[in-house]
Amino acid sequence: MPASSNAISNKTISELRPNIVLRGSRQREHWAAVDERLVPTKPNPAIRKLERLVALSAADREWLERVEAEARPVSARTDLMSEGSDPDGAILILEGIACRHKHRANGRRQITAYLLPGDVSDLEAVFQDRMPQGVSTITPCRIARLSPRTLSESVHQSQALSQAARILSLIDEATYGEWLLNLGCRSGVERLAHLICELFHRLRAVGLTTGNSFSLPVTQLDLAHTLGLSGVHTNRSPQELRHQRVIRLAERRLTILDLPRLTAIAEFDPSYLNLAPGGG
Amino acid sequence: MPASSNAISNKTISELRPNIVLRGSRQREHWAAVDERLVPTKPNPAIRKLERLVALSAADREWLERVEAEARPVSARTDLMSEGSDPDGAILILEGIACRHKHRANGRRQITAYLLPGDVSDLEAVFQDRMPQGVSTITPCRIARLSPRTLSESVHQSQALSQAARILSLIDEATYGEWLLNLGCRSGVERLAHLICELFHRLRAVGLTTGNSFSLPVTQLDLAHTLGLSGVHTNRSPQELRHQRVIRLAERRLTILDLPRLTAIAEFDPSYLNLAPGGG
DNA sequence: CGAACTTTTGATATCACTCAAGGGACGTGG
DNA sequence: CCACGTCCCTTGAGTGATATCAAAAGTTCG
Repeated sequence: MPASSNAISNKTISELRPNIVLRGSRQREHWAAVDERLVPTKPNPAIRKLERLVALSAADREWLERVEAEARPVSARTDLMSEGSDPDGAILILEGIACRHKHRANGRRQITAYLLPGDVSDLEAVFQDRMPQGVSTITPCRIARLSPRTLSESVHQSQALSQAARILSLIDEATYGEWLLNLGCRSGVERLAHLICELFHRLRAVGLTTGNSFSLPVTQLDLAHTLGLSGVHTNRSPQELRHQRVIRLAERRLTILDLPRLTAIAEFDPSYLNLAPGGG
Repeated sequence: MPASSNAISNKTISELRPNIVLRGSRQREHWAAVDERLVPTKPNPAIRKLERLVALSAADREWLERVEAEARPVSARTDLMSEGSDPDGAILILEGIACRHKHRANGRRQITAYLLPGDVSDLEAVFQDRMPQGVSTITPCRIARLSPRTLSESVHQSQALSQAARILSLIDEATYGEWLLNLGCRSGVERLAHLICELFHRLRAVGLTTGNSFSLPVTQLDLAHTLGLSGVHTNRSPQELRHQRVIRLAERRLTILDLPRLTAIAEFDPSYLNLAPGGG
């Protein structure tokens, strides 16, 4: 089918300047409005998450609620911190999806972690003067900034909160290990399966799943930059899982049709996420 | 050249059972005896390392020396902690090289970090009950075990030491980020170049380099498991760097012939290692 | 309807893997 | 002392997975 060519690929633009706020945030505004919408209701997702790890005092809970009240909306594809800059506060995600990432000189980027509602990024790093990684939103988010002062005054004063911070950093470390294993040893399909499992368990822990399905408003290019694959190949991997009836992916919503199978493909063991108390 | 075949490849054995203590530690005993020998002399390498990060008190220094006195030798290819087990103490390396690693069900392994003299592994993780990663020696080592009790009594009581622990964990995190970028975005040669740069800077920081050369007593298979490449390919990558006169690798000793070139290939920026005060 | 972005598909190229074999270094045992 | 085994490094050849290039079709928004 020879055709008139007017569609010019400009993938390279987004590859070379992936985080400058210039891309269609308008288009993505609605993504967050699908289903659970990554918008947890009553319980602050951070409280929900931390309660699995430690016993929060009434004061801790109150503080977290105050923090939430001060959160502000941020549109999609916005830099919250850039690589190499001086940080101006840890980031608590209350709604939406963000990520940590690094860049190569040639513009290629690698996503090194996903930040979901209830996650905090760089609790300790804010005391340094140079962020080794950047943080950007993927979807529109609601976030709270925790200044170094706030952290020393509140988090470091509370037994439970500083204990939680230590555990969170261990979870981060364990997650990095899993991702390294993923990139170093697994095939494209296996990597994708593993990522889906991780996101599923983490989202479920903060009540953002419905049965075996959840909203997944990330582009294939985001996935590619996460899995260390090309964009095209990242298109073909899910297709294989779909044809095998393991997952369904439609309208930016992912449904796991065969969780045991998916878990087996990924060799996924959720224990590194420390979600035990409410894992089911 | 057709020849009588008696040499049978049994790589698979070492791939499938990589950490059970069965392999030629005899042969490797001498590796650690080359040149600087990964055997720092006067200043305890941990003291040396920590002094770059924080101001140690006399008591801190004394404690570190006492710890060193209790260190014991461990032969090559020995498990110090196994994946999934209950830890019985953080590990301080005083001589030799060890690594953290993870395994897949099919036996493939991924090295997730190198532990060099002066490094501590799992300072915080020992308070958990399940190690997400295993730790094994690569060469013969001298190590000290820090029990959870020791840690709460000494490290957590000292301002400087607990500050150092936080910084070390940040460095670990930054290093994981670099490795993810490595595996996700870089070619085989680039990955190797990056690893060499990292090891060079870290070893130099504890005085284990001579000019631009250092002892590198790891097998190509170790490197392969670090870089996410096959053993064969890991053989060809250094060759390329050698032919370009960037490095020299002989007798388990690596010499950097063209550091600027190597740094450029790797896009290496040592700032994530926090070695600034004595980087040169 | 057109612009921008994303997803999908096809065709080709290439990097890295696997299989296979030989060689060197070192230690072991007859 | 020499034959042999083991481990590691090296090389060659063929294959496969993934990247790259190119283009079209579907979405969403203006």
